[in-house]
Amino acid sequence: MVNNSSDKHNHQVHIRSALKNLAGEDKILDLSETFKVLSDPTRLKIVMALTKDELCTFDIAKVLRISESAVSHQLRLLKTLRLVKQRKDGKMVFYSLDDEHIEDLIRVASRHISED
Amino acid sequence: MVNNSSDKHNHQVHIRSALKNLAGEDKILDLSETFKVLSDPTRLKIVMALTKDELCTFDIAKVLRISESAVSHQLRLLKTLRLVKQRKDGKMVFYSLDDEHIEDLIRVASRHISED
DNA sequence: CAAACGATTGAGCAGTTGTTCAATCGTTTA
DNA sequence: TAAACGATTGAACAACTGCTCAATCGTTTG
Repeated sequence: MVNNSSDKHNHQVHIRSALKNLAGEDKILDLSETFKVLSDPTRLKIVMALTKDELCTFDIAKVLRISESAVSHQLRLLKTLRLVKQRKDGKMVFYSLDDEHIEDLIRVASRHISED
Repeated sequence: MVNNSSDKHNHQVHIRSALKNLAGEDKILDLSETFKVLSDPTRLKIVMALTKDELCTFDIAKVLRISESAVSHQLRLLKTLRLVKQRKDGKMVFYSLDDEHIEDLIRVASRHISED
């Protein structure tokens, strides 16, 4: 006889219930992608360096003390995901934040790690 | 003669200014680590599945439709980073969220992606 | 125009990540 | 006590990531 008495754990009940808290696959992927952009220290530094003012690729590289090439690669990704936008002026390209929500995320996460 | 006239871009000024917006290396690493935990779809699903109630490893595996082994591996990481805590009952181990800040992060990120 | 400067690109490489698979452990139950 | 069940572990593997390096592009300036 199958054991389905109420004082024992019934897998099916909990599985069905938990499924409701799970967002759709697409939303999950969008969410995780958002977190992933900020999960790399270099990209996080770039974003934080841009919080007050725009900067050109050259200056970002100097601030982070890494190569312009590395910066450029990451900026391309940040641009693709619409975290930053660019403005060209002569031979320089200035980058600035494209989304104020990102600063919110950093603020919430900061609160999180400081209260651990 | 060095060109430092004010209408031209002066790298040094911007570099020094931007450096102030950059948090310390340790804080940057803590922040990015926080984002990294949530950057994997599987881990994000586990966390979301646990928002309402605790679940055992077996049930999480069924909900996510992946192996118990894969779930167990990720749970170990989530436990190490103090996102979940565990409670043992017989042969089962129940996991639940250990930190309400994480739900805040997911909420903020959700708002972000829906307003894109 | 040539050199300097700032930015970008693609290939390649090393390090990391998430999964599977098989073995094992602890607890319960027939 | 043996079988079933749920959970964990470590090795191995494939996929992915972020960087370096070298080449190149566009713009400015001597």
